[in-house]
Amino acid sequence: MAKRGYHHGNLKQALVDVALEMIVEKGPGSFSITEAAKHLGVSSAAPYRHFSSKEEIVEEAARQGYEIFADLLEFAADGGKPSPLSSFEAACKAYLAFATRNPGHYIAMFESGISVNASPALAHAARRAKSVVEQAARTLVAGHEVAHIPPPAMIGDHIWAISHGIVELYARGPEGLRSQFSAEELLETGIGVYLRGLGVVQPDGQ
Amino acid sequence: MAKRGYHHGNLKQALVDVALEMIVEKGPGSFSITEAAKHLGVSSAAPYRHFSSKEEIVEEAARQGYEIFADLLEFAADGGKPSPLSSFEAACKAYLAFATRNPGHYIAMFESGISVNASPALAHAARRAKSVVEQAARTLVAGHEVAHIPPPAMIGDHIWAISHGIVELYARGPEGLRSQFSAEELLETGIGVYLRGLGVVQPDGQ
DNA sequence: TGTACATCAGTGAACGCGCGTTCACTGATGTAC
DNA sequence: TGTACATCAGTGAACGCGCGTTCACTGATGTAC
Repeated sequence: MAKRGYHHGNLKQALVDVALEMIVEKGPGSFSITEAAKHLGVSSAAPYRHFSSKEEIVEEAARQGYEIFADLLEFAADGGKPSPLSSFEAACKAYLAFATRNPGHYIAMFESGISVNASPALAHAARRAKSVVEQAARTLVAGHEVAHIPPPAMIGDHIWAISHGIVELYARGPEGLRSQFSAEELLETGIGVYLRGLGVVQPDGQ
Repeated sequence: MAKRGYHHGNLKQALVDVALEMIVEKGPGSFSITEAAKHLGVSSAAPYRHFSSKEEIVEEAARQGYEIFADLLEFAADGGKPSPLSSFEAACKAYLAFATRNPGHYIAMFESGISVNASPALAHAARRAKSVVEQAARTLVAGHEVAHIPPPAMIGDHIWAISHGIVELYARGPEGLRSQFSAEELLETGIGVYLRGLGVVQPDGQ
């Protein structure tokens, strides 16, 4: 929000922000340009100065989400420091933390039905996030060349899937299906079992 | 579909079926009673003889989905036969198979935003599905009382999360994020690593 | 077997609503000279 | 520094549309006697 008056001054980002709020409150489908404009005290035609359709706003929200997400993952993984293992675990936790702290972005990215190929910028941001996880996996297994360890790209996919599944089912999903365990607990233990399975931590814990 | 004329004969189930189709084609939010009625050659008021709202139709679709899903899991797990391990692995594969073969049900269950507590019948069906997985986990670890194995309920949750994450991200999710590996490959290898981590299969494979 | 009647499962017209989007417009801003 | 003017970012009225839902109604069905 900036100066008000005839010119809003910051309408483009304000639309994205209000879209994020609405998406959290009432689901990805129920966001409407009409309501967003009303909420911002602006005519319903004004958004069309900045976006050519409703979808474009959600796509921009998703793009910003992937950028934040990738930054967060990079910060957490910290290039393999202090150790590849702790770096890897921090990246996993970052997934859950992101979903919790940025529910609007999370929904726009994963539950709104947008295609990640909708724009080059969106596709690029998504690939960047994915590559951070893959890189963390690569660093993790670098010292452990054992025959049955899957390729790093697959380990990255597994980690992403476990994290995503836990978030969807036990942090955000259908309530009655929720677990007796917290999402944090499930993620930490689940990743622990997986890492033992890879052979990068010892069977008797750490 | 049955006899036609003034009385449709089977409108209730026909509405659920057409809802499933529409949900697959155009997303969970875009299913409409008006369009469904038109598609079935019935007035738009007719559905209200069988359901009191749009949500109720989606809930019924989800309920039927959970019933089918639970049956499929039970059939796959087959009470621990021929071995606890093969039974467990079959249940995991059943998750992916269900999502692939019943996309409409899957979406109604997990992506439509309905609450699993919307009706007792729905909640019951969902709990039944969940308990099959948990039981398979229980049987699996029964002979392996090692200190760091998580409780069976948690193993069940992990398995569900891994399967769900793989389905959402790599079988159904945002296309550009898809993996170079197939969902089947990812699931099989991922579950394999997890099971090694539990210590129920040997580190050198089977 | 025939008939009266209750019940069930449809009709079709209508409602008000919010939606996305368009249009010709105008006020505000910033820049060239 | 002052002014003319291009450009930008809004307005507000209007559009057609499909939506969920309601209403009084009626045709079809099945059952008691």
